[in-house]
Amino acid sequence: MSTDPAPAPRSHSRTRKGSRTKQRILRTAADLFARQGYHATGLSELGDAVGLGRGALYHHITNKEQLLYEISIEHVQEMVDFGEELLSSPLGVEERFRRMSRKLMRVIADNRDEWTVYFREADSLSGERRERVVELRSRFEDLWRQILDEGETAGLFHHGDSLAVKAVLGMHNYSYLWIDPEGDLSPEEIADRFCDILLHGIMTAPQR
Amino acid sequence: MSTDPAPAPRSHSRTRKGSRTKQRILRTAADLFARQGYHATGLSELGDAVGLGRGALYHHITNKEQLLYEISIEHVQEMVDFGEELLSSPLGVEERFRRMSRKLMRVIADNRDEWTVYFREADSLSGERRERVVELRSRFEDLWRQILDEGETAGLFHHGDSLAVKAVLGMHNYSYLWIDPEGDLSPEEIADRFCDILLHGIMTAPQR
DNA sequence: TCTGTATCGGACCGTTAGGTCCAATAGAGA
DNA sequence: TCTCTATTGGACCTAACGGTCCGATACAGA
Repeated sequence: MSTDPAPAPRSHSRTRKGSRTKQRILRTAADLFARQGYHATGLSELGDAVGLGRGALYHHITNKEQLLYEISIEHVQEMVDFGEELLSSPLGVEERFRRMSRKLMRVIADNRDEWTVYFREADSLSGERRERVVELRSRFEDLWRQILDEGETAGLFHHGDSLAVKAVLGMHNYSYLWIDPEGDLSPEEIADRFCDILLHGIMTAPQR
Repeated sequence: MSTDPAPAPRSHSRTRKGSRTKQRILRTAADLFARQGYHATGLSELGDAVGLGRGALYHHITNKEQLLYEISIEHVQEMVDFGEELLSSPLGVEERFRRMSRKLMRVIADNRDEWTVYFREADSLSGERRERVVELRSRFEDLWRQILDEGETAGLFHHGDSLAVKAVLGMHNYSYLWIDPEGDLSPEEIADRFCDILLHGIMTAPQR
């Protein structure tokens, strides 16, 4: 839905959208934007990094802001798609909660640059592009809210309100700053421990 | 420690550092940087907003990056100072934990612009200024780590490790994006509910 | 009233930004 | 070999940037 769905054995020609060059540009831009910031990265610099002159670069992209937009939404869209499918499944509340968490940590860990750009720079977008990102963000938040709601309705959770959603989101989202794909724990293991904390707390002797 | 300690009944002259004008510049810059981003905000724009020409502006500030630096560290420094004092107090672990949380939510709620700038733009700093911010950030993280460590040593917490620290930090830090000083809940009430979640979890029937 | 300092506005400087244009090239199909 | 299209590099455009300079002004102390 979001971008080129992927396979479609492309011919040697690069006329179709989603060419190798375009992908290289997107990845390189994500890297530069994440490391230096969107505004601090020039298009000449991007061209150099990708091995293209400015004219050639513009043959593949429409403009700088569109680049930011595409980088920003890609994996949030992926999460929203995942979440909507998850919510239409017959799984129980806790299982939904845990699967959402695992998926999110995995996608963040695998695409740190893109998430960094999304979290830090997406507000630089304007007009319709900005609106779309904002809408996607709130759809994603709503998915979590629905899960927590379900849990509260089922008498399984207390704290099924907005504040709990913010807690969950904060805990997960912040991970783009520290998660290490090569670390001791896999993203899924980290998610499991986060879910343990969120569901049961860190105290050994709950007094309620 | 960080900036002008405050009172010192200043004369009508503005020769002393920390003048009203300088403060106005800092607040206005925080607002603009938070709304538009550091790189996207020009010094002419800042001058206009504060009612000063560019020459006059530079009579009060040293340069743009120093402005970003001062905005970024102010309240993190405040938190570190608070935390160090807290840790030298005779309070119990849970009370330390809760007081730290309350203070953090309060300081974030009262200075949203500055925290936004700190979280989103501090990486634009370079050289020594960047190092100082990074150091401050890790000192703050260490404060939380010490509290959780204590709790684990005392047998009060499980999850007393780095991952728990990240969970706590993420939950709190993310609030700069949504906290509303005029909202129904005070920052302290929000902190209390966050602590409840972190300590006891959101599940009604903990099965452990 | 005179003097010296703090404060100010804005012209100015060199640099770089995003974006356009176009002539040159490469390479596949006929 | 010729042709046509996709791709390329880089000169070029206008606008804006951070920062400096300096003459004008405001004003306190004497």
